[in-house]
Amino acid sequence: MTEAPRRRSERARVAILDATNELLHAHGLEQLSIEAVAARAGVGKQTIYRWWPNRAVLVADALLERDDLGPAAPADTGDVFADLGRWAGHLAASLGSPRGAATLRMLTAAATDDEETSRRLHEKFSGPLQEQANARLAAASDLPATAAQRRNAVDAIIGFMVFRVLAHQQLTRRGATEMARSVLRGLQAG
Amino acid sequence: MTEAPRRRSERARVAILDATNELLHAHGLEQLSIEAVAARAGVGKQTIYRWWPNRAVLVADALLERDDLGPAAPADTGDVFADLGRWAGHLAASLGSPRGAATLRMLTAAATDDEETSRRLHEKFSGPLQEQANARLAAASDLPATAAQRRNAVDAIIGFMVFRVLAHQQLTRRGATEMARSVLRGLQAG
Amino acid sequence: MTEAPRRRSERARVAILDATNELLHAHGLEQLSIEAVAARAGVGKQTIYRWWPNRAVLVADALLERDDLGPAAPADTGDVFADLGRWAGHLAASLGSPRGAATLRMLTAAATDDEETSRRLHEKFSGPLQEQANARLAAASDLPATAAQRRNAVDAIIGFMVFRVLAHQQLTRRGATEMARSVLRGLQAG
Amino acid sequence: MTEAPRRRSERARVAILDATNELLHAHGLEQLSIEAVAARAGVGKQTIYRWWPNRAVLVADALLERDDLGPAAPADTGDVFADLGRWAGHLAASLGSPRGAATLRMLTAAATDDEETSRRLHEKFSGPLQEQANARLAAASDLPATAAQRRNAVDAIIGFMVFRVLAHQQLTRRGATEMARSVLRGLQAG
DNA sequence: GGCTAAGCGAGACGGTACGTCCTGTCTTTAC
DNA sequence: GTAAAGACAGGACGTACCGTCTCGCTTAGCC
Repeated sequence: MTEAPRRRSERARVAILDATNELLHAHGLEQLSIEAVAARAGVGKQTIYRWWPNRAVLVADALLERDDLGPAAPADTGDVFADLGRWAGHLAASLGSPRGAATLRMLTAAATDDEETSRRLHEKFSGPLQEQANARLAAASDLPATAAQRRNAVDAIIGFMVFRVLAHQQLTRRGATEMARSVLRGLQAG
Repeated sequence: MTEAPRRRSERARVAILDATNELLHAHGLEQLSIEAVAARAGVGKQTIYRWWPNRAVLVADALLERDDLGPAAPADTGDVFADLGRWAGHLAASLGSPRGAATLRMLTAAATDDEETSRRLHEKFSGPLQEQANARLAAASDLPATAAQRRNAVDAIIGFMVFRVLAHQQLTRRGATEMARSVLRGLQAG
Repeated sequence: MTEAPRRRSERARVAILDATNELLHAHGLEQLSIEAVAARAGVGKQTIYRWWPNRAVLVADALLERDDLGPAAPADTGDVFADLGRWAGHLAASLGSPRGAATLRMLTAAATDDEETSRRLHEKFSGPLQEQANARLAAASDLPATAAQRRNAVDAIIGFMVFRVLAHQQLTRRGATEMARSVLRGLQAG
Repeated sequence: MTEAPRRRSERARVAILDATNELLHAHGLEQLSIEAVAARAGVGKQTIYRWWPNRAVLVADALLERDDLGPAAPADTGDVFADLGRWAGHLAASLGSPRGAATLRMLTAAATDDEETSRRLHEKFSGPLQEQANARLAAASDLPATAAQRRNAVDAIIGFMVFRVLAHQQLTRRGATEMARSVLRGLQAG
């Protein structure tokens, strides 16, 4: 089968994403111009526009390329409180770091004006988080909650951290762990 | 209270904020230009620059001017579960409406790149919400939690809603009410 | 005989020159892009760049390919006034037609910035005209002018027509004929 | 109702025309970019686009601003041969100089693609030349030619020089003078 | 009759310039 | 005496082409 020969340059792709990441963390989202990315990447502007439809998508691609934002899936030691508590702690450590917080804020802003970016952000970041936590929760036989209740609990845990970061408020590993356990206790008590 | 500028034209001020709100909801944050605001408000650009330092602050001012985003403070009927459940439901109704969601998203984006706007957003929006819920919680003698635990619970409730809105996911009055009650149960069980 | 390029595609060569001519007369010299020529000719850009060094040369080639710009050499009936008058009339008819005028203007513009094109234009267009007229003039025993005087007369006749065309002014067969005869009378009277 | 205040900056206007002239004579018409003009003039691009609709008009404006291309009107000493011969000599000296020739070639090219520029070029350059010569000719009682014949003669004289310049051929003051006298003799002999 | 290298179509690449839009400042005019 | 109108220097936008560079495919021309 003759696939249409697209021959995209991998060198250019990587240089563009790297340059975007660097400029983003150096000067912020608002200051990021396509021209500056092209110049730093040693690439023509058209090469960027050929493969990314707009700034928001490029930003999301660049930030999500480095997939260190989310933690690994929670373990299943049999103790769902411990497992999700630890998982929340890891997530808080990641999102609470200066770089993680900056990344989250920029992703949020980039998603505001572009539906496609929003979808992508959810698919690559918040979606997996929800699924990870949800799966662990569903596997806990001692927490007989409905699917809707589990989703609520997961979103409260994640939302707590996202809100703290967006509001420039303190987010510690310990705080997140305690928060998660407390929410699970609420689920158990329901 | 700072002294009001002596000769500032109230007519111009209102026209500018109105025009900003209209354009914001018509075309989105990214498309908003000072020139368009000036044109629609029938005002010189300089008049905008004279009173607002940048676009983000103007946007925050315009969106927060209409203070229907947050609900009234929770009542104190003696039943903290009912009171905060109802309060969360009101908040969800506000944030979950198309206009409320759009406002929240634009405020979040505007706050990303501007420290001053971020501060202002917290002072006028998230701060009061936190204080309202916290105060009601502190008054509940049957929920003997620490201050940190109360703050966590409040932020989980608010964060849940903010996250749902930013992720373009469903946020219902009923879901928020249930969520709030569940979090409080967790607090109680702690 | 110069060595012909061994495997040059005649099909492509003709398609390119045809496409160039069509685009030139449809949209003008300024609008002509190599990419458009390649697209219309159904040819890769490289095929154009392989055989023509730049746009000006391609334009000259395409316009001069159709060698209907200049008339046949003047006859020699013994009456130099009649012969060159008729010749000038033919030339005026050719240059004065909408297509001929457009061609002359575009050739002139193309030659402005490129020395090679200018040389080529003279070699293929103005040079032969000068030679034709000069030869007929030199053969006229009743016009005993110097070579320099003959060249001046010829250039006045040709220049008259070129100037009229470039200045978007009327150029008729009859006017050109009369003009030529008048110039020759001046030569005779000298 | 407020009258539209236009307040064009003379400083910018002059800087732009100067920069255009310098770049034109330094690098040629084809190489002239609006960006380079703006940069050299210390002006924003928009300031150029605000007042000139396209490159051709700007070029014509800049080149014609310096009105040293054409000579003064021919004197009337009573001897039309001497007067127009001298006038043609002056014109040849002007057009035959390297700078004059370059100017004429660039003006011609600029006028090719833009009707407005062509009109303007005629109005400021070739038109006045035609009128000057025509007026002197009409005043010569010993040359009883028709208006059409006079126009033909004038255009032959001017066309001769324009053609020589565009064809990169020699144009001397003496040659032009002789040519003009010869054409006038033809008129006289008609 | 098969091999092989040039020419070919296609189109991505690093770039330059386009013409437009907007920024934030400054000046002029009118109420 | 403030504010509208809007020109200004500047910078980024997203587009159009430039001329160069592969990529496979086709085809001519010599073994």
